[in-house]
Parts: sequence; structure tokens; C-alpha cells
Amino acid sequence: MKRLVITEKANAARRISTILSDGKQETGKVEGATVITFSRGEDEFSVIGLRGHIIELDYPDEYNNWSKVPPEELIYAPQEKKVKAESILAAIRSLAEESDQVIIATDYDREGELIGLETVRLAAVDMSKVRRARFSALTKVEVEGAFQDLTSPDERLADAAEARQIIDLAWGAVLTRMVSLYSGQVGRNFLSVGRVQSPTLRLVTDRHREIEDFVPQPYWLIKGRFGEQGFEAEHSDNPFWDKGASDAKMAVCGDAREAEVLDYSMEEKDDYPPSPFSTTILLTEANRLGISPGAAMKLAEDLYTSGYISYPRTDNTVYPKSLSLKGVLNRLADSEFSKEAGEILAQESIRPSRGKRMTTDHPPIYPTAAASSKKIKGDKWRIYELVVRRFLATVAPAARVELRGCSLDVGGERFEAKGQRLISEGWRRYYPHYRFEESHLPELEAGQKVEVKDLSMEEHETRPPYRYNQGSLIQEMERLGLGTKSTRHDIIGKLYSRNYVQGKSLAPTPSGEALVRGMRKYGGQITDVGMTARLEEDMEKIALGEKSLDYVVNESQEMLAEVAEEIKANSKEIGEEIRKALHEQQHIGRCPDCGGDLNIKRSRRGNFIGCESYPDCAKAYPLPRSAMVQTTEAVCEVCSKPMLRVIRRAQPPAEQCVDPECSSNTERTDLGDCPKCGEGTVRMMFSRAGKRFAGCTAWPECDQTYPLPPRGRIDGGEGPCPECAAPVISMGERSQCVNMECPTRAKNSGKATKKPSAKKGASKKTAKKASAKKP
DNA sequence: GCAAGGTC
Repeated sequence: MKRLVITEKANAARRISTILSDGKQETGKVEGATVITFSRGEDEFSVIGLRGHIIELDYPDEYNNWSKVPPEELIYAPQEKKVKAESILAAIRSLAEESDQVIIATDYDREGELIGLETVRLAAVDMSKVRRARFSALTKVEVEGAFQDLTSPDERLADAAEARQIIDLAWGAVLTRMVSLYSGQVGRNFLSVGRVQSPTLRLVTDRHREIEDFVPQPYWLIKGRFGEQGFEAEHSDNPFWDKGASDAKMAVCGDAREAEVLDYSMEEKDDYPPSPFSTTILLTEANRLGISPGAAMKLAEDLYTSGYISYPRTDNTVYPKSLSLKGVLNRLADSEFSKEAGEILAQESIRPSRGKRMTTDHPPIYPTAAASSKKIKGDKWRIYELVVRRFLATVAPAARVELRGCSLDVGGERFEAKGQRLISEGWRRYYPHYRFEESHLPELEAGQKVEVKDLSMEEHETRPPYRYNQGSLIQEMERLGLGTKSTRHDIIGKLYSRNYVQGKSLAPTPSGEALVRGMRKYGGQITDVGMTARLEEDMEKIALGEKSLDYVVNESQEMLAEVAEEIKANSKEIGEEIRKALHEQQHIGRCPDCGGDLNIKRSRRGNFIGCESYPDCAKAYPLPRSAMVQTTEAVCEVCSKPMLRVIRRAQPPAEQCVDPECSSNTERTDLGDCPKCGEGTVRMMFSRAGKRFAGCTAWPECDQTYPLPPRGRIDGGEGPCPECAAPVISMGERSQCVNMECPTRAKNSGKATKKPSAKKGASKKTAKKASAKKP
């Protein structure tokens, strides 16, 4: 029998072929697409990998003009399927024609069902030939089992996913066009609205409001130190919200010289290992290491395609039975983790930890091969090591902790103390990313008297909640059911690229806030988390056969029509609010050439500051790189051009002239003449990644650069180095050649020469302060 | 040029 297998991705096609063919496969091309062939018993197999959805929904071309087509028209407009990978589809057409059986072997989830079915439908495959293989890991056991136990594709499940596609496109396109048109943001600077991105943005704006509106409350803590070693105990009524009450308590016990131990307890407990890695957990852990979810995802994908880790997009936190944990450890045995792997393999049995979620599409993320830090470098290695260490932790024994507790009578008042100590490291030995906070409490016994070393009352204030960072936002999105493991980091990326949010701790921009305000007021449920929850319910009903795709789509269209009408009726108010916010966040000031408006502009090659009268006036300035830039009303004292507020990591916020060539800037940033080209000036700059360095202003003609320390004030103007002619820079007391390879630096083995006299008083002070922070 | 969902 001739059998055609369709997988969701190229890697799955390779893995399945290897498993089913025992390694004897051939790779060829059909219609330009890669196809793997092999024989197995009587059967001839062809395996082809898709690239996820090879079809995308979109409106026909005649709806493309945003200004000419009223957005409402899109509500009931037809949506058509546009093929994104013609060669793959053509290959499937011709292979299916000559096959007796077509097996859909896409991921075992809702989207996988649709990806498979939409493909065979579009390829016009005879449906009586179509079968479905379902496996939750690409292991021999699972795949062999799935191919022995073929089932039928689930059309209702695919319908559920298709309903989502149709609804998301309609709502997204209609509302996106409306807000963009009404606020005059057409073309490259369009604004966007969507079922997932808008509620996510609202999480950020709501948190911002909470912080802005926060009123700190004072509270008081009564604490004391006791015994010879001075262990700390707290009053059992802490915290006190009323100073009178805490004062009264202090008056009662404040003079006590001795306290009596009322009770004392000590117990040992297991401290269980963390769960296996799902995408969300991996991304939040990476974020803690300073690798953003977007970057971490990219690195994890690279590691996956080169065979070092398993598929990185998964919600699963339970290892499937079919996965050999010992096998994984054995593979790590000849790596840099051989010692750790060996220790765990030496255990009698391996009982892995398990998380709360178990899914059918992929196993949790685990290492699939040994890598070496010589071959894999930088952040990629850090992600790999994170995956390995997490895996080791999940198969390692629990740690043991000793918990102690006591209560004290202090002049008639009750105090409590707790202590914890790690007795055996267990999994913590392999996964050092969760710190164990030890706190000491000596061994005591009831009735024992201990010395009161001191008693004090501390005044504190409640603090506002933290802003989200990308990691905590991803976690919150998962908790609320917003987006999927594969899209959440992308959605957050969208919020940044639309300039709705900024900064590492996400703060909304004025336009982000204005958009949420407008949509909350007139956009129906589009900023509500409940929108997704409702859609999920409907999808569930479609999958169960309780509702039809058409019914759900019609219902959604009617809702959208109402919302669109409401937005249209209030288009002026919505548009004005957003325009005002955009002005505030983009308007830099007057153009020095034509008197027009200078604005922050978006472009394909990055953002910049440009004149609104373009092309009549081409005045433009670069936007300070890798910084958060805010507008100000101020103008430069030297040249009267507008000023910017620049906020950078590791630097204090600074107001500076928009013109990098203004002497107010160059005095601060220029270090001296370029020794390489003799034309340019060596200037302090920031790389895309936010790293400070010195580079020649004649770039790209001259590529001279020097590394600079990331923190602290640096001044130039010390003249050229007598040895190498590179500028000499000063950092407060210290003065040295900027060129790391300069013999003057080698001679002192990196140590700077002592500067006899500081040039500027202010610079000395700042530099001292900054360098004092460094170890 | 719009969404969100796959994957590269």
C-alpha cells in the first residue's frame, strides 16, 4: 500500500520517518518540496512536513484600501484562504493522487487538527483515504502505537479552530481599521486592536492605574532580638495599622529584660523539586536571567532544530510514560553535566516531579542531546544549561528542610519566631535558580528563659504593586487563558512595536492608555479577558457538536456589528483622545528648519525623529538608541532646539538636546579625534543592545570602535595618547587611553594611572560615586 | 498595511 504522511513541521517528518523506517529513508524533492520516502513491510511511505498553517485567512484584494472601504463592510465580507506554501500543497496534491492512504500526523491538539484538515481539503484529497495519527511525543512507542491505531480526523475540532480564525480576523480587522482611521494613524503607524492583544494591554494599563492611584498606608512592626545569638522574633499582632495600638503594646513589653519560651517546635520536611518545563515556565525563568521571552524563544527554537532540546512550544508539565528519563540522563552522561547525571542515575529509582497541566501535543521541554559550551556560546548556552538543570532537578530527589518555630512571652505579650535550614540539597544542587533563604533559630525548650537583647518598633509604608515584566506578564496571560504558548511572547512584542508600552517593567504610553480608555468605553468586550473565555466555550461547543461553526460565527458577527456601530457613533471622541495622546508622546517640538512639528516617526529601519512637513522639509535626527525617550517642553540653552528626556538602564535619566551635534551634547559625548581615519571624532554611543561604547563619527566610512565601561561618567578632552594616538579618557580620578590594546594599558596590566588633578569638580564626584558601586 | 494561530 502507498501511504502519504503529513506532519506539522519538517522536524516531525524526519523523526517519524526515522522511527518508522528504522533509519533507512531517502530524502527527495516533489514539486520543490522536501519529501522523505521509505518502505516498511509491504508499504511504501512518503512523508512531507508542513510549516504550521500553510493557509492564511484574509479579505479579498478589493478590500485592501483602508480609506476607501468602510471598516464596517468587513464584518460580513467574505474571507478567503490564501496559500502561503504553494510548493508543499502542490507536492501533496500529486502524492495524494497516487497514494492509497493519506495520514494526518500533525500535532495532537485543536490547531493541529485544523492544519491537517485544511491542507487535505485544499489539496482536494479524496476524504475516504484520509486517516489520523495521534501521538503526544515523538518517541518510538508513541509513534508506532499511533500508526497501528489510526483514527479518523475530527472535523468538529477543526471547525472550532476555524471559527476562531474567522472571528479573530473580523474583529481584529474591523476595530484595527476603525481606531487607525479615526485617529489619523493610517499607513505604517497604524494602531491595532485584537482579542488577545487588547486585554493584554489592559493588564498593563490597569496595573499602571493602580500604581498611580496608590496611597501608601503607614504601618508599624514590633520586633525584638533574643537569646545569646540574637534571633529575631516579631509581635504576633504585627502589622499594626494604628500607631496608638503599637505604642501601647510597646509600653507594656518594652522594658522586659527576659522572655519565656512558651512553645518550641522543630520538624523536618520534604521540599519538592519544581515541575518540568513548559514554554511559559522556561520563558519566565529565562527572563529572570535577563533574556527576554522573544529572545529566549528564538534561542530555544535554534536549540530544538539543532537537536539539543525537545520541542519548545508546549503547555505540558508532566513527562509522558513513553519518555525514557534514564535515556535522557544517559545521553547527558558524556557532557559537562556527566557528574550530575551520574549522581541521579545512581539512585534506585527515578520518580520525576509533575506539574499541574498535562496535554497531548508535546512532552515538557527536556534536553535531547549533550551539548558543549565550546560549541554553543553565550545566551544560547545559558538557555541550554537552564533546560538541562531544570530537567536534572525534576528527576532529582526532594530537598530536606528543617523548620523551627517558637513563641515567646515578652512582658505578657506574645512574640513569634521562625527558622529554616536546608539539611540536604536534593534537587537544589542541580537547579540553583531558586534561592533558599536560611533563617536561624536556636534550639529552645518550653519554659526556658531567654535574654531580651532589644525591642524596637519600625514604621513602614505599604507599597504599590509591581509593574509587570515580560516574564510575569506571560505568566498572567497563561493564567487568564490569553494567547497560546507559541504566541504570547509575540503579542507582547506587538504591544512594544505599536508603542503602546515601553520599558523593561512595562509601563503604558499615553496612546496605549488612550486606546484602552476608548475601547473600554465603546469597544464592547474587546479589552475583556472574558472575550477569550467566551470564545473558548463556543469552540468547546462546536467540538462537541452542540453548536455549528456558522451559528457561532453569525452570532459573533452580530455582536461585532453592534460594537462597530457604537465606535463609529463616537469616532470623534475616540479619535481625539488618541490624537492628543500621540501628540504628547511623539511631539518633540518645533523643527529648527521650517518651524513645523518634529515628531518621533516609525520606519522599517527603526524609529527616528523627523519633520512632519516631509517631503517639503527633510529635517531628521536619530532617536537615542536602546533608551526610553520621552518628550519635554524644554528647549536647548545652547541652540534652542527641543530637548528630550532619555532614560537608560544603568544611567540616570538625562535631558538632552535633540541634535547630537549640538555642543551641549558633543562636549559631553566626544572623547577626541579618531586615530584611524583622522576625519571623524571618537564619540560615546550606545549599541542596539544598550551597551555603551566609543565609535568614530565617520562611520560607516571608518569602523573604529572601543569598548567602554557600562557605568559611570566618562570624559574626553584629555588629548591623544602619546603611544597610539587614541583619545585619552578620564573617569574621575583615573585617566587612561581608550584603546584596550594600547601598550600604555598593557604595561600597567590593566591598571589605570592615578590622575594628579581632576578636571571638573562635578565629574569627579559623579565618577567616584559610580565607581564605588563596582566591586 | 489589519488578528491570532501555526512554524522557519
